[in-house]
Amino acid sequence: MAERLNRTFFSRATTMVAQELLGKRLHFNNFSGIITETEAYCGLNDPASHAFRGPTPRAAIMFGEAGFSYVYLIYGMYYCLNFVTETPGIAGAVLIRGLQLDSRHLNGPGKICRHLEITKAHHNIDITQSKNFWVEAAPPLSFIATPRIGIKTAQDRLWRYLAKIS
DNA sequence: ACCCCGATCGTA
DNA sequence: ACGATCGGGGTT
Repeated sequence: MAERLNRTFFSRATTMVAQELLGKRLHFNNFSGIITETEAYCGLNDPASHAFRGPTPRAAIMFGEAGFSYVYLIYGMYYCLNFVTETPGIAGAVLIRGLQLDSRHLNGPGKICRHLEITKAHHNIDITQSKNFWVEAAPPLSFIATPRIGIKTAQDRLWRYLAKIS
């Protein structure tokens, strides 16, 4: 069985985890695909983050232990998948925005969750332990950094990462 | 209890 | 570029 990303991998700076998740294979139930696009969301000093206002009921998980899934509903109709980063007490999460399946490329967090059928039922799962939800280890890739999508603040922070196709 | 808006998507 | 769509987060 292939090596999986462990707690140590996720318990680091959010931007670094977001960068290094590129090129890794995400396994979820019967699906698997290569992560091609991510975004870093930090805590109290990131106005675009759900954790900006502190550990509210929704954002508390971002202050918790790394390596857990954070799934939330957006626009009343789409789910978005994140993985918690940093050490307990420090908020952080990486949004998964692009996934290359064998058959097709899923661009956009809503499309990924819709296709894989990821819902609130898959929130708060320890992906360093789960049998059907994990990420496979692989070497880092080179990447491009851009502003994050769909937010109005902090456009000066280049925290969206795209795997560079060479 | 309630108001408002969003880490989106599809079509134009 | 813009409208659909609506659950629930944050505040009252």
